Amino acid sequence: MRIGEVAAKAGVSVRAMRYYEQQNLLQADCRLGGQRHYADTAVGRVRMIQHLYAAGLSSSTIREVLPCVDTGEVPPELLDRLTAERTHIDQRITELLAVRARLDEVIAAARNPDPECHHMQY
Amino acid sequence: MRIGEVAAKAGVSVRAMRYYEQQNLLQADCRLGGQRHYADTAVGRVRMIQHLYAAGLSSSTIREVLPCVDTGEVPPELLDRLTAERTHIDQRITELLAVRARLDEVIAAARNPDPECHHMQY
DNA sequence: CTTGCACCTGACGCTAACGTCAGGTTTTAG
DNA sequence: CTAAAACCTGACGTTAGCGTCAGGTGCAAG
Repeated sequence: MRIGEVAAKAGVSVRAMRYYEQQNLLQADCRLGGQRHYADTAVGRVRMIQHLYAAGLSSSTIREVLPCVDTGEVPPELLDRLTAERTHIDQRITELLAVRARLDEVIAAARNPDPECHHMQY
Repeated sequence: MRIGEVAAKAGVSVRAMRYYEQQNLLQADCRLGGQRHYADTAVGRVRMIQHLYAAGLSSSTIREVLPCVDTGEVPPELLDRLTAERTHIDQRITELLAVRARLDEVIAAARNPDPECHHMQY
């Protein structure tokens, strides 16, 4: 597969894939006439990269994490980093849940206008 | 209170507060000799703004949402927007949960090296 | 052969949420 | 009164994850 096909299947832009390569998150299997060629597994890998980005991880963090996800081998020095990242994600989840609850209150109030509503002080 | 005190109590920079004002998220109660003065409630408001930013909302979205949180009154046209935003947040939560679970697998594997481990294909 | 599409490598543009510096004013402490 | 803080208004810098354009190449079809 060439880059366009992989990009389409994974739902990203060609530009994004070249960017991932620059960031050392992804390598083409080979180059034929200057053009990148990929195995089928690349599609899944690109999707995984997207998920990690969506989770708020930076390129450099993803660069560290990906090999572990691939091989299952985790150098112990990375364990702390991963645990820290997990904690960070946990915090973001908690914040998101709080904001969602907030939004739900507002939405509920909008649907069911309550004249005696006692609004919270933030 | 002047800007520095509010910023310190809310845990943000002075620059950030001036930025919030530019974005119409926050107004000073008055100006004395060109300097901004705030009521105590400003601290909570700034924290709320931070939470919304942390939830991934943009300045313009926050600008729409904040008055509703304040007053509890929601113009019906905003309801769709809020619901959409809620859906979006839901998606991000789901993604974060997935990534966290992924991280947990890797961490568990690292702590408990399993020679017969069958790694998932992403 | 040539048309046309997909691909290539730079390289500059963009947005958001501030950081930071310059140059000047106001408030506060001694 | 005076010097140090704290504040003010621009305005330019920064970072990340791409978008997009320019100018040139490779591959399949007619």
